[in-house]
Amino acid sequence: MTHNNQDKVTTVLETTAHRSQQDIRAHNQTIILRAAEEEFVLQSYRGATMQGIADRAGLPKANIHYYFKNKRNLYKIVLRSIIEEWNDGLVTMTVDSDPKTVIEKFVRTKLHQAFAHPNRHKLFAIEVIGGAPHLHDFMSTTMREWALDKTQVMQTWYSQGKIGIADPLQLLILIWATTQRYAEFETEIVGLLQKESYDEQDQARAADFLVPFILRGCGIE
Amino acid sequence: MTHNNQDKVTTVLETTAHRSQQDIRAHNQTIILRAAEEEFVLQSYRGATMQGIADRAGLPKANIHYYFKNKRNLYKIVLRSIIEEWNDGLVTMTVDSDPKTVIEKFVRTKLHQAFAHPNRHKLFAIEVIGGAPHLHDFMSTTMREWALDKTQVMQTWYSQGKIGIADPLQLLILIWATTQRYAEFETEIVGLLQKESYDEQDQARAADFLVPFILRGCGIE
DNA sequence: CTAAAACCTGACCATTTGGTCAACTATTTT
DNA sequence: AAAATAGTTGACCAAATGGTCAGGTTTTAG
Repeated sequence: MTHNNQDKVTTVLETTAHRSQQDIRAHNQTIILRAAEEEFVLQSYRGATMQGIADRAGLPKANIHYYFKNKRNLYKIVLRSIIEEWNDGLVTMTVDSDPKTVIEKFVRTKLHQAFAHPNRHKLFAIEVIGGAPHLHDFMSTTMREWALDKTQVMQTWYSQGKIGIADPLQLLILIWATTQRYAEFETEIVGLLQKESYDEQDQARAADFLVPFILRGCGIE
Repeated sequence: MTHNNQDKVTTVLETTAHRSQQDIRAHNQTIILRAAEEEFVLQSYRGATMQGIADRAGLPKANIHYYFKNKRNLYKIVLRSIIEEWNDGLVTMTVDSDPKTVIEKFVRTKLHQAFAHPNRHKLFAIEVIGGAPHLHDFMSTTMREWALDKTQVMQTWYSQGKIGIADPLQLLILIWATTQRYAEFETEIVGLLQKESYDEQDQARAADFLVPFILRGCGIE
């Protein structure tokens, strides 16, 4: 890509004669982070260049360094913002919850996140595939505890005869795999659907297939 | 990683006084390709360095260039070798096949491939996630035709009441997602299992869960 | 045994790229 | 209004890296 200052990101703020420094900071950090997310997904860490991010953000390269010390730091901050959203909107499940309701809600939420933020899922996937060098902490603490908690609940459901799954971790892996897939493999799936990109129906189509399929697989209904 | 010639890959061939040039070629190309596969997975295209590949192969960098013109070429050859194996051992399915048998065999084969060649699956995944810049051809021809053929067969099964899946493409996506996941997210899954790496039981554990789950999901049995 | 062909590799080069900095402008504070 | 603080940016640099090549050694062909 050639250095191009023509496609500067413009917002309402830019029309104002004076912008408060707070606004400037918030605005620039936002567009830089968005640009970085894209660049990192498309080129992955080493392939992404600060110049490329700068071009996407419509700012000079030195300005990126002004807001985010260096490349590693910028990458870490992008990753952190992804992780922080990790639990957003996820159901709380206890031994007393209704398995059918909880599983359906869980699948739908995950699917919604996948279609809403494909880039974040792609970046997360690339990290894990490459050995999760920046996510070891998160994976061995937060995530492990979360998974352990959930599998214990499902184990109880199983011993109470509420679901037909004896190995809940496998179920968790399956749900993650099937929902996140629509984000990660967007290119492939969109190609198979003979489209340019997803439309609104595609998320519904996936949900209409996945929810009953998984419930049946769990021996519910 | 520091340049290190200590961990040269040694084989029986190396003890022989004279090695035929054919052997040398075959041997070096093999270890270079294996090294490249690893390096490309771990660092992805731009992050992988020729020096890094050379170190992994235990050869001087210039030797890599002697066998494979340049980095792009080496990458393409690695990708091609992955694609060529794509159909290996996959079932033939026709409208007359027994759905249960075919689906079970398909899942087991895919699972076997995933556990046998995780790096190849990871590399393929990274390509697709990054927009499949080197795979457009393959995806829009070979793969699309393959998928179309399979979904048509399954569509017939559905209209004959043999399976309960009205949207076969979604099923295909699900089977790919769930089987390949064990390769792609090896790091995450191994971590959740509290292990260093997969053992023999893990593939069986996945199969024992997946096969009945998917058959149930398809309304078979 | 000798010439040709294939293989090997240290040294070198051009380009890319992360990062710095000094000089400048705009905003905020006193 | 002027001092201080914050934001902006072109120019520059050192390190990393893909790629080349000449001169070497080993294997093969005649």
